[in-house]
Amino acid sequence: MESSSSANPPTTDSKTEPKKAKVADKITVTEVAAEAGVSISAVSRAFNPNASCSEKMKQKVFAAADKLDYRPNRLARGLKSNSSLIGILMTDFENPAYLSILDDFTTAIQQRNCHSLLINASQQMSIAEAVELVMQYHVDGLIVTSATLPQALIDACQAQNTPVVIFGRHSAESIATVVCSDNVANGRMAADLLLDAGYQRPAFVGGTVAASTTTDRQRGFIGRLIERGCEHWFCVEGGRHSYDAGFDATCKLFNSADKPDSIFYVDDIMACGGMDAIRYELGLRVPEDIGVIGVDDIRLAHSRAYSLTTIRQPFTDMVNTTVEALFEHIQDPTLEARQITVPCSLITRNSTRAAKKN
Amino acid sequence: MESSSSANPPTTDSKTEPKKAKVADKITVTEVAAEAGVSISAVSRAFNPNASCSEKMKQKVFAAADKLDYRPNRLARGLKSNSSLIGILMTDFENPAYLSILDDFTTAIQQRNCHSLLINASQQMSIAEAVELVMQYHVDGLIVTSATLPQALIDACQAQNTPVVIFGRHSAESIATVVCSDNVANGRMAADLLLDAGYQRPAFVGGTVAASTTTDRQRGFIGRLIERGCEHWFCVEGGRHSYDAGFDATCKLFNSADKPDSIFYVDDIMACGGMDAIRYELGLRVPEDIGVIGVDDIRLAHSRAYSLTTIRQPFTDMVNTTVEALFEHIQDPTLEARQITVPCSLITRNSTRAAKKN
DNA sequence: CTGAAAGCGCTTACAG
DNA sequence: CTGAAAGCGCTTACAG
Repeated sequence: MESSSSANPPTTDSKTEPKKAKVADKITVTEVAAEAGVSISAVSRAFNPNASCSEKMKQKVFAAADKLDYRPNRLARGLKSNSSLIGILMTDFENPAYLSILDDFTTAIQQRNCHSLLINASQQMSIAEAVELVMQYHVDGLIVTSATLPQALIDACQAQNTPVVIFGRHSAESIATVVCSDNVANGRMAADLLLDAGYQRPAFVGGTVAASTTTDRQRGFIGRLIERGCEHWFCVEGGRHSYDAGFDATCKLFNSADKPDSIFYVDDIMACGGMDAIRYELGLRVPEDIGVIGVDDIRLAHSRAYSLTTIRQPFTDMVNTTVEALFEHIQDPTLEARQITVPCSLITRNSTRAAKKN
Repeated sequence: MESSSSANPPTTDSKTEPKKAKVADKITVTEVAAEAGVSISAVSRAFNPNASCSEKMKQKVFAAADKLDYRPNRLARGLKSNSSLIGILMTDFENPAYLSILDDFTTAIQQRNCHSLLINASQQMSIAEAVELVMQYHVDGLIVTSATLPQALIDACQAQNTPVVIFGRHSAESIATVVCSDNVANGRMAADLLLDAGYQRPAFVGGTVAASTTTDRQRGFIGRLIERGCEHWFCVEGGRHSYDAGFDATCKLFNSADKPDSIFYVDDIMACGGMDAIRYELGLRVPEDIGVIGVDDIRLAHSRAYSLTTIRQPFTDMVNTTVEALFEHIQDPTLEARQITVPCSLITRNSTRAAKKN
């Protein structure tokens, strides 16, 4: 008998001696089940919203879990059910717009009790590697904010039934759900604003080559210029989406004898770089000599130093719509891909002349 | 015998009939092992760098894996070995510096074949919730870039032996490894520059209340002013790290009869907001009327619109050092916490007057 | 509603 | 170097 193994009567000393340093790690369902005096299945169910479990059982389990400081292991959970991980593929780390976009994305994802695996596809990492990654972690869904669409990635996801939603890009060839603004319309809006203000020799400055944002906005812009009888226009590509790219492209634009009198930049950060080139490098005035309009409405656009006329993309709404759509696809894998277009609005500030009365 | 089961002689037709749609999903070690004709242990070893496995075996396994388009499941792997997930805790989504910092972090982490779980602790999410998260995904390590140090999180990580490295903040109370610049020295540097240029009534504009960056830079700055006999100085706090916070704090500073003649901002984005307040709201000239200096050297600091004198933090180096240190801690859990201080350099641009000859 | 048992896809001592 | 087997921590039919 156990009680006879001790020659001395129990004292308080024997009770207060350290319990083998109480190795706190490795609290799993097993420990919680033991503590609560229930089965491990019951513990699992208590932590699973849509599993049948009595209130009384939950009480017992949670009490034990709290006492033991238990946290379910998401990795183990992900093995049978979903990982609660959402992949965010990003390439545009130079455009400050993406910092607030990322803020919005992570917030929306966390509100749904999921978490963000941020994949940087801007540098060394090839799309093929990104595919590996997303697949290996069995993300529940993928958000693509890449400037150029990684079709291989999207195909791979769909082959594995991983829903993907594309943010901010049009995609005719892809069968994934897309949330973006009508970039052709945005281009037309810019053309109208410049022409209405009396500018006569507009230029377009693009970003990433072959990105749909650049091609669509350019198409809308130039198309509308021609429609309204403006035959004298310019085009140049910055290649990237940064202040410096905008600055350099602008200098290039003014490098020939034939110069523009207004510029539509594919985004605000390039427009800021461009404005500085115009004002400080070329010594011209904005908006008197040169009118400037961008797209996005980043924080800097309403700074006093730039006060940039721009076409506002409602990023927070777009992000929420994107996340919403992604979770719908996760819930119902049979849902068909759709194209969600959000409306943009013109924000007139001081980088363009006021429209002429007609 | 199988061949007798068919009444008709085999034709090409029977060979080309669809193989039950070839359900491609669920390729696991088992399938690869079968295809390669080896054990599943062998497959596992082939994919594990530090496991003994012959070249010949690897060839066989990889051939089979390629054929089947197999990808190891990181979630399952994480159950026994490490998750290859690194948590990045971030709060500062208004300061553009953090976009390039994030670019650098994700790049460095991906180069080490790990991936980034981005945790947004800026809004609704309490530190307690962040703790849950990090623990639940069993991240191999955690990087904290939070303005104020979430001591509870750090304690929780250490209780579970999860290494954590703190980026950009000093921390006397914490026992975690820290990578930051010498913020007190930075404050002194700013004070010297302003005094040397002949400014006599310097002000300090802080950011997040109680953040070590603000308190340390302020301490160094004011301390040095006093040391050099400057008795007339000002202090104000912006509360956040944004253009608008800098703008508003500056207006407040000039709201009384007693006004400063130069301002040291806790970071560049606030300095930009401040410069615009000075130039466009208050109608004063920079640097003639008011000298301005910031910290960070963000992209905007060297724009022509701001041309901001600043104290450059070598972010890319700091990030790489942080990731390096984190992986050292992961490799060797017995490693002691250390404080790594990186040197900053003064970048003189046009927002301050040139130093007076003495 | 609850428990026993099998299984998720991998890794890792343990023998050979 | 290789294979059989146990185990990582959870979930989920299947009975009761």
